[in-house]
Amino acid sequence: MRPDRLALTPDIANDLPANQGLDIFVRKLLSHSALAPDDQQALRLLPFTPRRLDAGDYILREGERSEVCPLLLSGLAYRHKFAADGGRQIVALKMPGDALDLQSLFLRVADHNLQALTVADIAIVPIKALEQLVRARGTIARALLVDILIEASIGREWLLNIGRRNALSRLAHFLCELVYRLHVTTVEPPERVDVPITQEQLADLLGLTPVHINRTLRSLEDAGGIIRQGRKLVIGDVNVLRGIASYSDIYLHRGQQTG
Amino acid sequence: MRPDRLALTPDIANDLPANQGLDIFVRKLLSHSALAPDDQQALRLLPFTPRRLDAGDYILREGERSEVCPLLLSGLAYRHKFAADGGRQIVALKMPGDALDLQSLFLRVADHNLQALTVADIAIVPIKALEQLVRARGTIARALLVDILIEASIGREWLLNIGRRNALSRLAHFLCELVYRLHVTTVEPPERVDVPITQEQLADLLGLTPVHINRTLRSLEDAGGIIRQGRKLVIGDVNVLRGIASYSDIYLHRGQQTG
DNA sequence: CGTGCGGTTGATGTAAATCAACCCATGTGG
DNA sequence: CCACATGGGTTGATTTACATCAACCGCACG
Repeated sequence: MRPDRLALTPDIANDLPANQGLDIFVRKLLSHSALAPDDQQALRLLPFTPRRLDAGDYILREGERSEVCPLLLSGLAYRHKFAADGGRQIVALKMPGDALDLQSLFLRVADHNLQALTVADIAIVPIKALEQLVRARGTIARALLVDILIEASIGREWLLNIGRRNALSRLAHFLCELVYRLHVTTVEPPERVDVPITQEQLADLLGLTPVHINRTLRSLEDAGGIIRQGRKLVIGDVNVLRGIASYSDIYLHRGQQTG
Repeated sequence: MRPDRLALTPDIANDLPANQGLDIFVRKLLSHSALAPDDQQALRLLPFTPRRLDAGDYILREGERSEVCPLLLSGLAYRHKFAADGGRQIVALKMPGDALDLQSLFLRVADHNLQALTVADIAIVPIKALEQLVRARGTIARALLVDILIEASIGREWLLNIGRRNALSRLAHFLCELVYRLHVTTVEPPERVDVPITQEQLADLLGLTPVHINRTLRSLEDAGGIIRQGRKLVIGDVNVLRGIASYSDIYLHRGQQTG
């Protein structure tokens, strides 16, 4: 029995990545925005409630209204929508350090579902505290806006990916994005990133069917882009993937600063 | 020979919709945000340079950096990206009243191309003036942010549309969205909206081929959803389209106000 | 009066979906 | 500790939606 709705009741005694607290969130923002040390510190000092989610736990449901602002500290989460025939499309994948729901601050109801993909740790930040910080510090407001804009840019790239690339390069493109985005907050070697995503989820992510994902994964493995052992899926050679997808990461807007 | 880059040089003597000036922009914002009369007035008094664009004129190119903020007063414009194999995907369609490029204020380079789809009138607002207004009036800042968030929401719906719906309902869904979005700023009867988009553009919009669009249009016509006379394409019966697409417009976030 | 763009049509090809088993690892309860 | 249920994953046969190729048409326009 787990909460259908996030509340601010604290989970006492979580020896989670809550140790490093919101540091990963700050690192994520730094990947695209410059923040003065005191801005960083202010962010790190935000009050929050840590919470551990199981894979599949809902964080927010379409049509609902959210009262809190969850940040993803570890694990993966995703946004998805359903078509009338039951078909599902994953419309965004969130990684450690990502803010999960900045939009509910400004829109009345959610237009999509938000769900944990793996076991995940989130930090639930009270809206008040965040609003206060944003009002007080323009640089932080700007960094959060840039975050929103970059998520939109990623969405556009996904449209191109799903609308115009075949299964093989589509999959390769997604895996490249995964590596590049994870690289921001993770110190892992660029290779040996493992992909804790089922084939069905990959299908819903890329607008394909699980069976076709299965066969396409085999092709990618034959090409040397990935390695599979049992159910584990690991990035083999990013360069191979980059080649297949003609991948370029400009749409991730790393190290911005309009200035 | 037309400008490859927008500048602030005024086009004198344009008896454009520049008469009503930025009113349509205000109306668009009012469709999702409440604005006090003085906020509205402040927006209407923004300085701007009107400019008429021909169909196909570029407003911004991928990789470029924009110095101005264009608003669409009449006509249609769209964002698009190219895949490595030359395939093109239209990732957003902008309608009268829409701000065309709020993101360049905060991101260094454009991640997509922005082009006029039809003859179009735009108002080029100096960034300074807009920034000043945003700083002075929180409600306006909020309204613009909501605008950005809604565009992102539309993008997610497009992902669902392209990823999970077949050609017929995909096309119907798009046409529904067109009608609903135009209804905001246009007083036209909900029916008899005409769609000044070529079949090739529809194909790039929906991730299909022109020939398949052609055949799918015929099906839609047979179903009574649209009417075609020569090259004209007109909405016939929105309810038919709604049925085919199982259309719901919640993702457009009309009449928000978190409150 | 040609020229070209957008649209239309038919024949054919193919990437991906669908259907239907079956496999295997893991976990669970008797 | 075995029996069984379950959730991925794998595989092959078949179908289908959409792409591709290649004409041709007709209006608009310079």
